[in-house]
Amino acid sequence: MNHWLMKSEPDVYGIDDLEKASTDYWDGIRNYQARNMIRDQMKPGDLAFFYHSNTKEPAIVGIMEIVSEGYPDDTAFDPNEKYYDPKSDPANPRWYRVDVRFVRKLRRPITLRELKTIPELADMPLLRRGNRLSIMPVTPEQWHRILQLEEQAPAA
DNA sequence: GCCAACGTTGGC
DNA sequence: GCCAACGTTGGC
Repeated sequence: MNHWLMKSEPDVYGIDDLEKASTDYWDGIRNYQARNMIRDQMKPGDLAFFYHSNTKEPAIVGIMEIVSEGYPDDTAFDPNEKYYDPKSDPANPRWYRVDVRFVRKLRRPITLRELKTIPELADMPLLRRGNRLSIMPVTPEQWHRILQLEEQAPAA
């Protein structure tokens, strides 16, 4: 089983939206590296952290489960969609999405600020300068370390 | 709102 | 295939 971290802007789609929906599409991925992970590596049963980006206090806020294989993101074919891409051909789709299911919120948000203070997490792409991947793999060690943080009072 | 970093586009 | 211009991401 693989672990992931997936970013979303809470103003657009936050953990509360997923909780309400229970299961939803994770669509709008328009980056090749992220696309490849969705299409080739994500499997039902994988777990992912839900990360709030581009907000006052960026943080990991919850856990979700991947519940589908990657499959073509048909929002790319619809001119009325925000993420319409005229170059994605339905016969040879360029973009993919997965379905995700709400598992739970974390007891407390684990902020980016706090993550930066943990030496074992320094290798996470999330914490590396200039990295803008919206979906990234998380090692089992990193996953468990972050869940340990959840049990502790915030360090900072 | 600013701006660094980085991906994409398109002229040549 | 190079690379400048442009657009986007996302922390601050």
